[in-house]
Amino acid sequence: MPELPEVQTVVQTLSRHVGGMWIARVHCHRRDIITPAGADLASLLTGRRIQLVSRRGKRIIVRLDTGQWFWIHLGMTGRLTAEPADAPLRPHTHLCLDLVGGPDGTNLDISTPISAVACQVRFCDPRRFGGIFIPTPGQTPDDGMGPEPLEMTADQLAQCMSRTSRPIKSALLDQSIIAGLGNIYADEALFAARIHPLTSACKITPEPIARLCESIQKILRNAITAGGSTLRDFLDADGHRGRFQDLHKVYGHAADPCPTCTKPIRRIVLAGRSTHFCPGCQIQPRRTNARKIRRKST
DNA sequence: GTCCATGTTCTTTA
DNA sequence: CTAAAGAACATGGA
Repeated sequence: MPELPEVQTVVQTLSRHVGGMWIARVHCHRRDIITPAGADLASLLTGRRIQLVSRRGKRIIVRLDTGQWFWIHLGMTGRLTAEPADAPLRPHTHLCLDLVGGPDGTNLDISTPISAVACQVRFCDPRRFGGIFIPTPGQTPDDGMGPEPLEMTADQLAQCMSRTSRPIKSALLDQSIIAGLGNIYADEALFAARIHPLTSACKITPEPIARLCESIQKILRNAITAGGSTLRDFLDADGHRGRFQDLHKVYGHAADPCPTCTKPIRRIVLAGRSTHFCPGCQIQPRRTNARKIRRKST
């Protein structure tokens, strides 16, 4: 569900509700969504003020007034919403935070009346691939993360890609190489840049790399403007669906005519994921596998 | 019943 | 060592 544009949309919509608010109470309905297992999230959060909600790759970073921070990952079906505390709970809601406003930290214990609760932040995730992550000492939000696609230069992208011979699609999905792309936007960006998904990442020349850099950034920006893509589950913090799914050119369009050349869009499986491309616009790289077939001695 | 799903991580295989 | 393929996680929709 969530790639960079969806996560960014959640961060933007959530920030309006929670920036500067105090966490009065923590309701955790499932302990196993928290990593490391057994961490005491309630005592970490209760009575603390939310200073900033931001994004790194697909992670939602929350900073508290104490300097402590943690992150939320939405996995495939995770939702982070801001709702009235008396709104009905969706099934699979695993965590709720009661937030109170105001310039001071009054009423920050269990005696806070429900009427003082400005809103509840809720984490709902049916498949539970997402979760709440508390960093280990010394860990930073950048650990294990490649560059931010919206801030990288074409040279940086070339550098990232020069270090692996894997298919470009596979490299784009690797968060330690570049942070934020997922299956939808990797396919859309490769189509826009006219690069075949099986092309070896280190064999792409500077010109197509520059095209890819521009395509990635243009698509991500447009998707953020459209509030992300809602295929099934995604909602922003206000419960609104995204609109970018209507602008997908190849993702989910197997067998449809290519919007550019009318050849049917193909779907293959690469790195275990559905991969969509136009065989007319995205030319297949020359086969690099050995011609000789080696026979094992028997 | 089958297949598929916006993600990540671990294991197996080559 | 590299990396590709497969499985696992858990739930629901078509």
